[in-house]
Amino acid sequence: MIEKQRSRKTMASSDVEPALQATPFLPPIRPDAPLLTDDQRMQLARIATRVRVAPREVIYREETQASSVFIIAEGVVKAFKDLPSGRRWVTAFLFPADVFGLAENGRYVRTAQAVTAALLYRFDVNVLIEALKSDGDLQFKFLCKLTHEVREAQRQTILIGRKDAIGKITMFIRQLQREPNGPRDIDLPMTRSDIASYLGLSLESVSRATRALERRGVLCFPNRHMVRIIDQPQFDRIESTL
Amino acid sequence: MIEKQRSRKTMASSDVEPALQATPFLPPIRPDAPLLTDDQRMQLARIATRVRVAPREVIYREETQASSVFIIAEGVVKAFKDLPSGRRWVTAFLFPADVFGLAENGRYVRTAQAVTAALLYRFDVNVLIEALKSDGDLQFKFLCKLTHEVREAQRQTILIGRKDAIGKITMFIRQLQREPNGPRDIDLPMTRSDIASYLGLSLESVSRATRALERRGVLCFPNRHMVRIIDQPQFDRIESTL
DNA sequence: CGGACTATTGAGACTCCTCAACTAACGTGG
DNA sequence: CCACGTTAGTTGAGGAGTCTCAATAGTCCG
Repeated sequence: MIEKQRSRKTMASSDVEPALQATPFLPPIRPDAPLLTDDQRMQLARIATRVRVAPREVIYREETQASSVFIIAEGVVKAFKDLPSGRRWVTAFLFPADVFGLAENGRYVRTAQAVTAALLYRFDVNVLIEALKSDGDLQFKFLCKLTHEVREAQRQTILIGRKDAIGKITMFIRQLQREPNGPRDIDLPMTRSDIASYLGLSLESVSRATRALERRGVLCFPNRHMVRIIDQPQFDRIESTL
Repeated sequence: MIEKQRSRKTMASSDVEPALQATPFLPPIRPDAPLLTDDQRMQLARIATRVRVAPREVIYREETQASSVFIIAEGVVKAFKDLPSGRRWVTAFLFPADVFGLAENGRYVRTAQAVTAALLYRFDVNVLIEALKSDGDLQFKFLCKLTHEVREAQRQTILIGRKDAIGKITMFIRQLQREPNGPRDIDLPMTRSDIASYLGLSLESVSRATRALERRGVLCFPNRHMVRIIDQPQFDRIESTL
């Protein structure tokens, strides 16, 4: 399963150079504009270190000194905080072309851990900043990426804000589907517990909600790490019924 | 009340030129570093239009063409979406030095409305972008501001994710307090309904929670738009008990 | 001083959470 | 290759908390 996924990701991103995707926050640029130029990819590749991580490998821990920023080339990473209560709060799942490792006051805010085997580009923060300052155009692409991140975070907030477990699950799956009419079959590389602590639900509620959707014939799970949408209209209805 | 607040805000920001505040995402810079230089303030002031808005005035509506970005000089603004169900989802309260109006695919995602009388700096998106591209240092400050926004958004997600109304309220008030040991007296320029739809609670739950905190002697409300923290230790305990 | 909006309080329904027992899948070593 | 142990996921019963609906009190503004 992981193998399959990795190969898919490899095809999607351009194999060697770092990728950055974001929709811009201004009208005149087309939706997929802020892709890096070849030159910029090369430049980033020069200052980056390629890092391979195994599933479950911790990339960095919260509270530790933050000296690197990462961009994902392949694989899936999760970011989480461990709360005093012992609970684990998953704040994000990160996919190829996502940036992570932005620190607060020089320290990482969350722990980053690989969900699947992953290939990362690692940047020294200071070197990256120099590169950004000297190439305004490149920096602008980071800016666009970050505005995109802001919106993503807000989308997640809407998701978390829903009270009904079934609605949360459908929104979550929709998020993984990426495009509005994406593939019917969707990978779920993370565990149910991960999903639960991402959605602010108990593991049991996730289980009950997924089974309910299955019973209703909205979707099915060929296996634990894959979901198939059977009845897209009903799925859409549930998702957008707030 | 509004008058009082306005004068306070006027003193806080530097009266004429746009302000931008954000903590940087790298170690070597001190926490309050990315304040604008005088030159940069001047430059921004040159390309900005000062706009005064009255309480309740709509600054822009969701779905409309997005041609401007705003920075707040004085006052409070809320951003919200109207959901199909007729519900109103308040996604953010915006304060002096906050940036808003970042669009998605050329359209505003939410409606922005003044909560109090406010003074805004309005930038034409294209002009602003030119300014950013030609001044890498200025752009970098925007970058820092946006990373800060991302973290804020994530903080809000945590807030929304809490299930207990009392915890949400305390976190919300803490957020308004800004600094960990900020003033005991805090303005609440927005209505209870606004708070409710920001926190993902019903108006009634907000009311019950605030009264409960009052009854416990944790805080009191000299009037509707002001809260005073009485028992800070207990307040902190409730806030951080997740 | 009235009218409209905002906020408080109560009663009952609903949903999710916790605890607990059970089943399924995985992978590790014999 | 199979058996076993561990982890992941499912299902049930009871309890906690918020939501809704409805009625009441308070506040602001003309």
